[in-house]
Amino acid sequence: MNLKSIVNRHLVDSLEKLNLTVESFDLSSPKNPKFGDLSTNVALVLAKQVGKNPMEIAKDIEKAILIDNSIISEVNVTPPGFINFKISPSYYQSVVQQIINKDEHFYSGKVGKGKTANVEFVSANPTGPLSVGHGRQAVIGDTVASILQWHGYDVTREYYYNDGGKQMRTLATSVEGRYFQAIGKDIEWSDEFYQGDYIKDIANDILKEFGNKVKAGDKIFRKSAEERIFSNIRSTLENIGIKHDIFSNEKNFIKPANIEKTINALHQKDLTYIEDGATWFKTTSLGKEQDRVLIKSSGEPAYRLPDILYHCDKFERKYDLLIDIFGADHIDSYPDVVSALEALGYNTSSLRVLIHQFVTLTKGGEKVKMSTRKAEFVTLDELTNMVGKDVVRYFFIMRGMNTHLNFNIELAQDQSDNNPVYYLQYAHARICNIIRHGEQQGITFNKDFDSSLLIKDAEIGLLKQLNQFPNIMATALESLEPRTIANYLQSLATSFHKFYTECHVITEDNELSLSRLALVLATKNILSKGLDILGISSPERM
RNA sequence: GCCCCGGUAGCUCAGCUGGAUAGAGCAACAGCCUUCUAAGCUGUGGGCCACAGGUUCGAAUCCUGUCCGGGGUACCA
Repeated sequence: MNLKSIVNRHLVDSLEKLNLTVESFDLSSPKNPKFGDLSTNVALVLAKQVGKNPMEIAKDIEKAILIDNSIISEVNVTPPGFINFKISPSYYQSVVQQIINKDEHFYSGKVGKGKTANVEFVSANPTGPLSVGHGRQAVIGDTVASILQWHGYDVTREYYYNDGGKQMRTLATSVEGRYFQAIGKDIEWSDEFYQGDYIKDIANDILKEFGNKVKAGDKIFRKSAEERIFSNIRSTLENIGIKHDIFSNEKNFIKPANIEKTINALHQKDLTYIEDGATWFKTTSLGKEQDRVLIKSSGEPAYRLPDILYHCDKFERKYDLLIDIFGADHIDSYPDVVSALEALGYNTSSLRVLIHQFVTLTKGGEKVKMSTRKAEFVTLDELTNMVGKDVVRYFFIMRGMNTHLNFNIELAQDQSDNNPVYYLQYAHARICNIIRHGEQQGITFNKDFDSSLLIKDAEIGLLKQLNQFPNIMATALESLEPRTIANYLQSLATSFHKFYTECHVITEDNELSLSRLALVLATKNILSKGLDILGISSPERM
């Protein structure tokens, strides 16, 4: 049971004694330590209801609270009517035992037990290497999935791609053009083609593998391009520790019968009409500015339709929770997809759409426009090679997903020495070093340590941070914002480094050494667990 | 035009489901290694939380408006 709910219970009990009822109030740790460890505004909230001075109410509640010395050591009231609780050190000291004894509370959540979740992310079509922009989505998606797993969800990481459209045809034509150039034919090269050198590489590979007799329009151009690019994408993702469980292709569910069924269903709700040969989705009747095309006059589905069908498919797979990670370019279209799904009778409350803002790249103070077709981008692989997986991952989640991430390329290269990720990893490496040092001195961990010896400020401070971990995970689940964890690990590392400077672990005092060793081990567990969720390694040495 | 995001220390940003004296890193300056890794720690300086109203006992946080910056906005996906 966590600290907050214990104190909360005491508080609610005393409110009952006083015949006071209140809908909601806040109980949280105040910024200023002089107000104790936990603080509540109940009295302030009640003041209006009861029509009394908040200070008086607070005093009444204070008197009514039963003090349980093993947990609450002191209660006091401060103006304008806050009730503050001081938690006794013995509670915090017990945290070490809980962590060392693998108390579940610190290692997993219950919310998702027995439930399934699907996280869809990246979902870039195989037209070129993944860019830095895709990288942000990849890391956010993977980390969100890990957060769900911590809470017990059975998570499927899914990658959706759609290779039926114009982009893929252009890709094939581009490869074909490069192929014929390579065998010396004079080909008219269009600006519309994909410009990157990887197109030439693919063409050269086709030349090597199939010789110079391949005819124009052969399926091999497109097939090779898709295969090679996809395997490249997979290895790019693998380089930053990401593996999808399912790659779903639109071909599996975009079948004429499916399309017809869906269009008919929407038509029955009077949500479609035909104009200029195209089938339109009447989004204006759902409050949007303009209607959107579902099927182009050419008969080809426009992108909203495959998205709708794909989501129907996911809903049919009966996940308890569906999460889509999209870039800001989807901000206009996803509400249409959701509306369509609702119109089709799906309960969209299990769907959460996370929109992240784009990464703006600057190079030499100039903005770099990112276009796959023009090959103007820094690839995710290039970035990973420059700064390493851990830094890439940390960089992408240390800022909130809905802020624009300004990525300065020079800085990223430069940063390798004073990057915040090293601060976290360094804390872990230091702990490992303490453990090694202890072993050399013949001091190793023993279950019979006495945690009541941990009384210095730096020790209690570290214990308080450790105690926060489950709360942080709960917050992360609610917000699905990986940054929450990154910020927490920063402050955990700060508490540890402070402890490290102020308290020697391996000392002549055997008892004390054992207690501190236990504290340090508990810190190691939580730190590496947190880093693990972020997909960042916990080095033993640095 | 419409939509989304942002405006907090010199720089990069935390804090934003309202709480008491607004935080961290970098940069500047001053200290700390004869005992577990100085990629660390301690201290100093630095702020009208863009602006103006509103709600509230209480606003960086919520609401409205204004200004500035970034991005999105096809019968491309």
